[in-house]
Amino acid sequence: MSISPKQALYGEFANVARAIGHPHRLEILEHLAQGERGVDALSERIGLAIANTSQHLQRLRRAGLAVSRRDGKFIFYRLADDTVLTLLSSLRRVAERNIAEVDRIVRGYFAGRDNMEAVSRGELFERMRAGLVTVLDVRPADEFASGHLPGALNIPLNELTARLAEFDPRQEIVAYCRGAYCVLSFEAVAALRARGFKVRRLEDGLPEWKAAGLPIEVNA
Amino acid sequence: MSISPKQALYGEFANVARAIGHPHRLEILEHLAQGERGVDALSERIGLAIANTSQHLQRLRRAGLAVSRRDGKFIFYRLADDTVLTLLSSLRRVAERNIAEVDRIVRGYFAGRDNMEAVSRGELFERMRAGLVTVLDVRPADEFASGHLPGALNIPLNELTARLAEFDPRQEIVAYCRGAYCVLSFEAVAALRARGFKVRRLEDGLPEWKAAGLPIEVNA
DNA sequence: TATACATTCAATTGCTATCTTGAATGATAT
DNA sequence: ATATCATTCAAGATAGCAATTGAATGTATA
Repeated sequence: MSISPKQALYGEFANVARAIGHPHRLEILEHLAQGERGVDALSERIGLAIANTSQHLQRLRRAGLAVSRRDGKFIFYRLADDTVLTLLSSLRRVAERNIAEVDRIVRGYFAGRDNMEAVSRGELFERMRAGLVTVLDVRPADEFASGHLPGALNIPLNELTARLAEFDPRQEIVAYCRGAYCVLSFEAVAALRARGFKVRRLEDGLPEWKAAGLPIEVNA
Repeated sequence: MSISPKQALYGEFANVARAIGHPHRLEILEHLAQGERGVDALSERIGLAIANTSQHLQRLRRAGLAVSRRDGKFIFYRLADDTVLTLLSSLRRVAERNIAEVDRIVRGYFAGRDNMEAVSRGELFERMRAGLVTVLDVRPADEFASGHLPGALNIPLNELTARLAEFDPRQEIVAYCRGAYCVLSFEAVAALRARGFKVRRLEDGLPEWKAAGLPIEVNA
């Protein structure tokens, strides 16, 4: 006697849920949301052993969250489609609204979040068109090269204090990086604020911008 | 040395994901999406031991997906808020689009799905207002009583063949139950089709109808 | 106060996931 | 062909999860 269709379906759904139910895999997904990535690049950036990274990636693939492509010796992974991004943002929203611990972490580590009011995508887009803001991308150069907001200035976080001269001090800066909880943009805002710049954070990151159908610039 | 805020946050997110990463908990959530339910009622309807059900419910509560309320001897659980429903539907959509197995199950068990083209909420609402359809709720009577589509006729699946006389044979029937994969409505459609009725399924169930802001009737 | 009842807790058992290590595959380059 | 490199596979140790059982909690009723 076989299991019911409902049980079989819920088994599959649960499988997908467990695939996103691991901190490392969530971090991998955040990187994949930026664009295609190789196993080696992911493992290095996240700080996992290569075999371990490979296993996580395969699990994501089996769960239908990622797909892979071979190019010579390298294997590149990317998100299966945009529904994955939607799923991740739903997950984030549920956790933000219903888990006190999340709020505590955000308030504790990203001190004074009230002062860090984020800019929405729509508002930023308008202000960009009007030439009112400097858009700052604080991700590493290679991630910037594979896609970024039009006209954005790329200064990776570790070079920030050495390159302050590149900013027009009269213009507001909007910083962004990989996503809503990418630490880089929080730290960039704090560092620039401390030096007197008027700066805010984009509410989320490049993947959401892209998913919203807003324009992207590659390799400029 | 403490863990990074990003790791802490992803740990919390992963926790929420694992909470929906179990078939029984998904089924519990489907029931909770209908409205508030007691532990005993849930355990009986799903077919789990009471202690086991209680533990699953507590896990859902710790993950911020459900909240509980005491009323005398009884403890009632319900979904924490509407974002939980959104999360579940994102999960479903990802699985539907990216996992071949899901498609196989749906096609295999709910044979001839092509003939079972579903009606959207919007279309059904229009046809209801115009008086063109009989809306059939095939859930058990108690679930019907705690909320259902306006003017719906409640015939639980096991009584269906005995109560065919209640249908106007000239009017189209639209059947619904708990959600997109609630087996009851699939079987109702099949049974009624076999008897010559013109009948379709609502694309999803009561929770989605409610979440879309469409009107609900209680205890009519 | 004593009893009944709904739910939760605690402890046990078996299972599944994770990470590590070292070997195996599959492709390119010498 | 052989060597080299990126990735995957396989096996083993550890830890966390899930279901079961029986006891404990807390509330209502007699």
